[in-house]
Amino acid sequence: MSVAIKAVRGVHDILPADTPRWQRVEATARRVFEAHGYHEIRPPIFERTELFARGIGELTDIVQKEMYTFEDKGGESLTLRPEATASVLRAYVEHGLHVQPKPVRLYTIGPMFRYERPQAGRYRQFHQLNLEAVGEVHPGLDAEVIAVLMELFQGVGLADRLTLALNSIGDPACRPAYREKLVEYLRRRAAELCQECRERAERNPLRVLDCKKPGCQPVLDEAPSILDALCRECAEHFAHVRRYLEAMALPYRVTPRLVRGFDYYVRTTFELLTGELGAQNAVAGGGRYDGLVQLLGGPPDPGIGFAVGMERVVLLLSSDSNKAGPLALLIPLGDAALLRLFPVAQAVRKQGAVVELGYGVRRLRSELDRANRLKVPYAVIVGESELEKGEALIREMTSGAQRVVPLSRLEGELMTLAGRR
RNA sequence: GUGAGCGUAGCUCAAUUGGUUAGAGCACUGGACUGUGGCUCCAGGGGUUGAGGGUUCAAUUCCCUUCGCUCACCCCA
Repeated sequence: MSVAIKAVRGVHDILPADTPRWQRVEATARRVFEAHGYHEIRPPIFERTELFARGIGELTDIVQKEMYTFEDKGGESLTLRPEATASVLRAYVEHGLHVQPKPVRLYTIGPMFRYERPQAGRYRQFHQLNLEAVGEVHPGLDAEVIAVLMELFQGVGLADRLTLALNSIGDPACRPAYREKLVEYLRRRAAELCQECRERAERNPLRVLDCKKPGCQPVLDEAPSILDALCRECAEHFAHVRRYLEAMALPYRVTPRLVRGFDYYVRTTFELLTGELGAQNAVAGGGRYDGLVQLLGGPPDPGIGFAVGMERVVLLLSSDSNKAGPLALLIPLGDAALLRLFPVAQAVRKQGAVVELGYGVRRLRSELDRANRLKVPYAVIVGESELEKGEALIREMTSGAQRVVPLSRLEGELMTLAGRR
């Protein structure tokens, strides 16, 4: 025997025991998204490396060390997408979707790839639901997008186990000034910060704010808040978003220290948080990205969107989903009976009933045993004597009651039973 | 990339200070029971003990390397 090949590190098979949960989440997402006027788009899962470098930001961790980048045979540098927004917006620009009435509402579902050490709720290939609304600056759109997100989680029954964290991180008009103020503050209290925060204070000061080390907390608690430093436009935008959310009775928690990992975010940012997933507490995250479309070579269209981590959602969902098994096991005894039952099985399957067909080689006892373990409600027995008389036995498994039906009417009988289920 | 813990059958786990042929339950297949299931009993298939090397008369057990898993850091969905 040769050595078995195993799956690559950080990726995983989604087995039949789990796929019902995945399907439930996907179906709910499609229903909710479509109900709000969003349409599916399916971009490729790899792109020119430059798209992500430009879109996500050269200096982000994702671009610097987490991308699956390779050269194709033509010598071009390609990258498996680490996130979907850049691809969706690239397609938006490339195919002129911006000529449609704004906002343009899009969503996509699929795998993402990041080269990270796997951990609870974190994988190298993982799956996201992505929703994007492009071409509108009005804060009503921010509220709409967040409302769609919340409705999705109400739909899968997780809304009350999650909290919505909301923040505004300003825009190019006000963030630089805040950044200066923050750096100044962090320098002043550098002695009280951990080594890493001290280094980051120079490189990427905003990220210092979400350091989880207890030692840093007091310093960060007293740090100047971005919300006090917003320019008038950003402050008004944020106030409106909050008012709309309140009008829809959507609870949220203002979290001035919420910072996100992509450079492109401006103004509104948000995350859906859980305490049930260890260190991976974000189930979904998103924000506004005015300026990104232009950065990617398109028109100056603003936009906002979010990503939902499917693995994390599925982990929160109980595995109670009991899939419906087959309606019946058809048991032929001998090849002649199998020849007679094959077309019947195909006919009812074509009409949507799920039946399993034996091959006529096992004993009746074993087949009934199998029917029992398959948990089918009915078994259909056709042996030599039935075949001679043109009959079939329909056995009701829980009671053991059997009745005789003509073989010619078996298909109809099965469909009646299927309808009753 | 850093750190810690763990790798024995498809699954959950045993195996004495290092000691003979690595076991059990569940699951799977068959039989007891010529064509009537759930219970019971019996049997069978399935393991390079993650891989490679070392110490030893002898390694699942001790040591090294490596791979993988898990958790945390980091980062994020």
